[in-house]
Amino acid sequence: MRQSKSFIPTLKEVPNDAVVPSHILMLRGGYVRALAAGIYSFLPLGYRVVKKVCEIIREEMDAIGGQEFHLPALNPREIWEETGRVQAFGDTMYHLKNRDYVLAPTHEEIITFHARKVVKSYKDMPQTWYQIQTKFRNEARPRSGVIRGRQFLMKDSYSLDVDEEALNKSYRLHDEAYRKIFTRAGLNFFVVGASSGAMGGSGSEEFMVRSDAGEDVVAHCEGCGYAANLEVATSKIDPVGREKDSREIYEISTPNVKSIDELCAFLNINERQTAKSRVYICENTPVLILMSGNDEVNETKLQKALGADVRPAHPDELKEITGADAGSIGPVGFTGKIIADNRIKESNNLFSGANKNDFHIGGIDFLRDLPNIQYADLRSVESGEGCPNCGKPLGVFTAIELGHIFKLGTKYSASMGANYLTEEGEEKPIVMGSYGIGVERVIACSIEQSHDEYGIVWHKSIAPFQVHLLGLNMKKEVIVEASEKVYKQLTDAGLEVLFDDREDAQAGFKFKDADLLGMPIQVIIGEKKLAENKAEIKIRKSGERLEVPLENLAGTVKELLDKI
RNA sequence: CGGGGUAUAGCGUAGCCCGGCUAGCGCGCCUGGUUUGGGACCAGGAGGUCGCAGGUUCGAAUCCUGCUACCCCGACCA
Repeated sequence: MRQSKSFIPTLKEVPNDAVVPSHILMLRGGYVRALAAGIYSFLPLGYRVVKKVCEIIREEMDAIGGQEFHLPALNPREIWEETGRVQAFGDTMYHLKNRDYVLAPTHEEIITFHARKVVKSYKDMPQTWYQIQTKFRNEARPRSGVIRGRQFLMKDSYSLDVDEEALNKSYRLHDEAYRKIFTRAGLNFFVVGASSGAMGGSGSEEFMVRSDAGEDVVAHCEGCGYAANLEVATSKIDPVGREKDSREIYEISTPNVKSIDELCAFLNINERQTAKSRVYICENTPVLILMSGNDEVNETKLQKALGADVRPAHPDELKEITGADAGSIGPVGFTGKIIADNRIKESNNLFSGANKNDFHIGGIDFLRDLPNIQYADLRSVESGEGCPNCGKPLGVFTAIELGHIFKLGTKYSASMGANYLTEEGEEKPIVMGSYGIGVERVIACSIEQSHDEYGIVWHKSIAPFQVHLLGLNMKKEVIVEASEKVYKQLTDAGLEVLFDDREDAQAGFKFKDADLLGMPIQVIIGEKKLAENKAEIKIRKSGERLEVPLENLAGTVKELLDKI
């Protein structure tokens, strides 16, 4: 494609409202433009990337027997009423004003609608149906460019099976296909086994990419691949344990000592010798939580331990419940429920608040002094702690969810009456799975993972073009002639080439644009090298430069492409 | 939805506190010329309802009120 005739509006400066690298670079490179918050147009170059990603997805989905559909985005609301999801989605679902339609945020209902009409026998299964299509969600807060939009492209597939065992097979096939897809796209991803969540069903995995632009916090082990959402992640840490002799309880005057750090400094003790108290309200009843030192309470874990929602107590409630303000609260004398983190299970000689402002208590023995105490895993894993599987240090960081696979079970088939007849003539609901990939996220993650201060560094599999051919001075006849020849040679060899044939752009300008746009290979035709019948090749990723004879340039480029 | 921020030419911005503007600058754009290996130079030129609507004032980009849009943090997230 000739750049002189292409619409590639690159930007030298960073647009005011972009902050994450992928967003900045997509805008600067002329890949996308915003239409409104969370709504983006893909420009020609960007759409080429979209098509590349979709093609990889298609190939791998087809390879596991997937059949591509094209389903409507406009759906009658009543179909969504059948599963109660109009209410479940709430404000996230778009409703039309002048007809009783909704814009589909996903397609379980539509798939189930078709399945119940035609999939009537065990002989009709298994089926894997997929589509790559725009989804609409009225996100409360779109952000990070294309990463969280109100309208986005999603590949979603649905498996239809006769029973759990068959579902497991479909699920495994998707798991493998997803790994292939993300690997082919050049992504450095990892897989988090998640709880099934609001989708229902019995199992799910999330495919994640590490990124500062991510919205999920995960703990990940490079060593063995262990990965878990921070909400459920665990680690190997040393318990505080017990000292040989328990001291007596004693009260200490600790004026103006509020935090654990201040307490440690005041008493010249280690934070592991302290028990931090936090008060939560659970079903209108106060619960005292004890953590070791500065360990943070993980509210998700706490809710799981209590089996109900919690909220931190307000400051005025603290005083009423404990008789003290935050900073002086402790378990001794507390009459309500007490739960301590496993790290300080059955410990002794600990310091904590005295439930009296400006006083703390020392010598607390959980076994002796707190007969009704319970224990649970309540702390959030921190970076560097041991992996629960292999003991190597865990990394805790944010990540972007690229894909999610679910075992749905019969949630939708049962509520919508999508039943089939078994070999024995028994009527049963179809057992379903649901598998999604965020197409734009694949692109954004790729950029998040692969860029430098100059621009994007595309992985060859999803780059809009494999080669960026730069004719440096297109006012010189020799350069024009030579670069036209090279353009022909490369395209004839089946390479995808973006040819910077612009007459009015200077060399430096073209170099900057090429680095920004990020094609894996740059072929540079300049006067000096041309005198020796050579072109220069720059590998975008490494910055490496090679001088290559014009004859069989295409062959050399192909070899290089194979290597990177 | 709560908190914070921003809105001036296609992009990036100055001016706003302390009203006096005929709104300044860089990039980009147009014309002509020079240049040509890392976002060139010279000369000339076009381009603005200062987000919108009210108000205060002799006078508003600037002060006040309301609204809208966008960004960030949080809540939420099949």
